[in-house]
Amino acid sequence: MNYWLFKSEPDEYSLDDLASEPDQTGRWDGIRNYQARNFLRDKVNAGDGVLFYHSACKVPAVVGTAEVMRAAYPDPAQLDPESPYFDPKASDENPRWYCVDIRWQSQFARAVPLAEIKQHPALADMVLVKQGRLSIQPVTAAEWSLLLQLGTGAGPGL
DNA sequence: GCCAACGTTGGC
DNA sequence: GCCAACGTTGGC
Repeated sequence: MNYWLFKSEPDEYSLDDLASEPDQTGRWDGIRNYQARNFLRDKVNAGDGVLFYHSACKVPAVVGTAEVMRAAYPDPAQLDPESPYFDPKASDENPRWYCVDIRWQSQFARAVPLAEIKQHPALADMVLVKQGRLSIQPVTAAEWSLLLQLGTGAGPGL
């Protein structure tokens, strides 16, 4: 059982968008970065926990959680010429990109902003803090439970 | 909208 | 395989 942080721009796909999918389950596709792809393809398993993070918005923050329902399979968008995620170098036999299915699990009572995560001594080593641009990243069990705690409504100082 | 950090591309 | 040029991410 592993923990992850998935980034999404809420204008593109928010936690609410996931919640309104049929069965509250959506495909996490469009990942076109090799480091993120490798995590997805090799490490993300069904049952893993996901911190849902909103990026490129007014208050970047962890806003809730999701659960991985299906481990990696080839991202269909790479073969669709109409898709913005189309990749001419990918094929059925040799897919380059992968996606997973995740299901909405919870919305935090209080979103935990990046600014607060950066300030928190116990969260200073998060990949989110150290490597700003990675859209799929591992989270430790300790970071996971602390984030959940902060998200239940306890303030930063508590 | 700016810009720093980082990733990717392509010439050589 | 190096590296310059360019593109993208994402915080501020």
